[in-house]
Amino acid sequence: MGSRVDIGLNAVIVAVTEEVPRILTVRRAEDTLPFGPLEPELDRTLDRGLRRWVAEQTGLPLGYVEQLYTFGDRGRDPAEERGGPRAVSVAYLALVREASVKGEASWHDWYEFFPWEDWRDGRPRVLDRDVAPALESWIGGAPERRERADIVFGLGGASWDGERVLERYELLYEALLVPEAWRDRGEQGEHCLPGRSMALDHRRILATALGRLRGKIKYRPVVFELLPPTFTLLQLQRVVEALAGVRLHKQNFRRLVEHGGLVEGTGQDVQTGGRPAELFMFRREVLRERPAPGVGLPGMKRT
Amino acid sequence: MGSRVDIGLNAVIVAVTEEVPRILTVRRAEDTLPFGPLEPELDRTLDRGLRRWVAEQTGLPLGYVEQLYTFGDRGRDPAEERGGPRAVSVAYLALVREASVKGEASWHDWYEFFPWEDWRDGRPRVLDRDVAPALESWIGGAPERRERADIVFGLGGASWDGERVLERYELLYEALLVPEAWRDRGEQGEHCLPGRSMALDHRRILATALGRLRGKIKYRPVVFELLPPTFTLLQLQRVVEALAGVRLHKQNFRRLVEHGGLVEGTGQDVQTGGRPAELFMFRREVLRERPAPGVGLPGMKRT
DNA sequence: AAGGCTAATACTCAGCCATAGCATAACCCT
DNA sequence: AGGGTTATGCTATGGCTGAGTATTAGCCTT
Repeated sequence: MGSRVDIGLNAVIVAVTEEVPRILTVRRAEDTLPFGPLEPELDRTLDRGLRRWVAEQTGLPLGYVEQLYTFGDRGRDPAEERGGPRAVSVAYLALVREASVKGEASWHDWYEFFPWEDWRDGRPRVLDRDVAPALESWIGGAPERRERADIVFGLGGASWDGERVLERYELLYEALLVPEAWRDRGEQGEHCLPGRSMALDHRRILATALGRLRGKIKYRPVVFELLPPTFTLLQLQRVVEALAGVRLHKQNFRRLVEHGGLVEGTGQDVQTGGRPAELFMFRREVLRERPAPGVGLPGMKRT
Repeated sequence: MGSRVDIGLNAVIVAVTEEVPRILTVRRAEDTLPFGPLEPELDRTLDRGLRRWVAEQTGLPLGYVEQLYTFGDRGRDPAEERGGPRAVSVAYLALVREASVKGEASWHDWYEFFPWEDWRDGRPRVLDRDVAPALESWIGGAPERRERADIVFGLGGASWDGERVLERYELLYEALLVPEAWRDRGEQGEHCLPGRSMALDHRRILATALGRLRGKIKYRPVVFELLPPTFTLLQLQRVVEALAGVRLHKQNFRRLVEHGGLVEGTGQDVQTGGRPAELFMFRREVLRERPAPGVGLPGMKRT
């Protein structure tokens, strides 16, 4: 069969509290995603291995878990260059209701890592102030570079696609606009954009996770994994907005999820600061009724 | 870092000719997906490794390649049980324009492996004749089994979701309705459904690929990877239908792809058996204009 | 050469849904 | 009592979908 390599598991663990999407990181020399080995003797499946060491390291029991992508480029880990084995790692996305964690783990707003991804208060300043000019000089005069930049960053009349998180990060990496790009070349960083960097290729993994999650909420009811069993419609909306990075029209959102049969009222009310809101819960039956139940975002009519 | 395991690469190589979607298999004791090792010394990235040995083994140069999933359950390969190392394999989906292949490789209609997935001539016979009764006896009286069967096979009023190919195969595996399930338990198969089986977990990988591809054509213009540079609209429609496994309304399909800016006419005509058809080509600019250009399938309005 | 066959292309119409804005209800506070 | 805040209800509009009808342009058969 194949050749012997080192295989590891990475987890992007996401929670949303107070309208802030957060991810769990471990603080080493740099911010690091939780990482653990696959123990072939111990773990019958990859995701069981993941759950095992996440629980051991952070005390967090994972609920929803989904495989993201397998990263195996040479040079992911500088230890390889020094003669270590090839490091392949399988990255997972996990959704949890935020809880306290033990050890060196801590939660971080994931828009700290991707400031240009949060459009909830309108077009992020950093785009026109930093990203666009920096890209302009990367483009030089090359039309294929311009086209690519326009498409992934929605410049020059192209529209912004919230799911292209990874493409954006990879473009910035190629354009030497993130510290990781310089670090991987063994040089001092210059002209980097704002945004927290991470160890190894972990910010790339994080970008993969964000993009995937943004896509997924549209057609699978995964948001509910991040919410308590009962919630108000505004709470639900805020979580969706936090993930999608855009604001939604309240009345339409409400109609969409109710009319779509995604939730059902419990009859109970709760204080909110204004008129009391009804508490809702997820309707599992929707999985039977609709082929692709999701929350729906604007501009999603597909064409 | 992680522990030493064997890592391999699997390829689901898809082409569509004559309205038949085909995949490339290698004939060993059983039908097998093309498989090769990752050579850590040789291959800088996983997909380069894939391209290298696919070209070596079959003479086929791959164009579009996409990572599918990483399979790492214990017991995937019986060799493990005999003390071999844990076998993890990264599966890829590749789209090609069909060409002749060398070696022991050959093309097979992928609906031979999943007869219940082809709805182009209406609801497949095998569903009501074989699948439904067999599932009925698996269900026994368990309501959670009934719900799951209803959802994934669109029974009992639930609607059929073309993308749930993997869920369907996994259900059949659990219900001991495919030969692989018996083989993996070391027993003689009984009461299995029609449909060609494959070595190891390769039919599971194939199901993953089909489901993923069916999803992808809806929002990314990947179909064009399977078509010659110029094509008629009916050719395009036939390829989409072959993948999606359903028939589409011709006029609406035409309106969708033209009006959506996905293709542009070349001005040239070609003989077709009826009125000559115009040749079209893919419009790359659409990537700039629309966030999620895909061909669109019926019942896709999302809600 | 006429008529039939096939496939391509054009046009229409009803229904549904997404977007967006307006209006009202229920609770808090001062 | 009145203003602020949030929840919830309703409606107009435009666009797209799904389905059907009509017309055109070649080929083939008789």
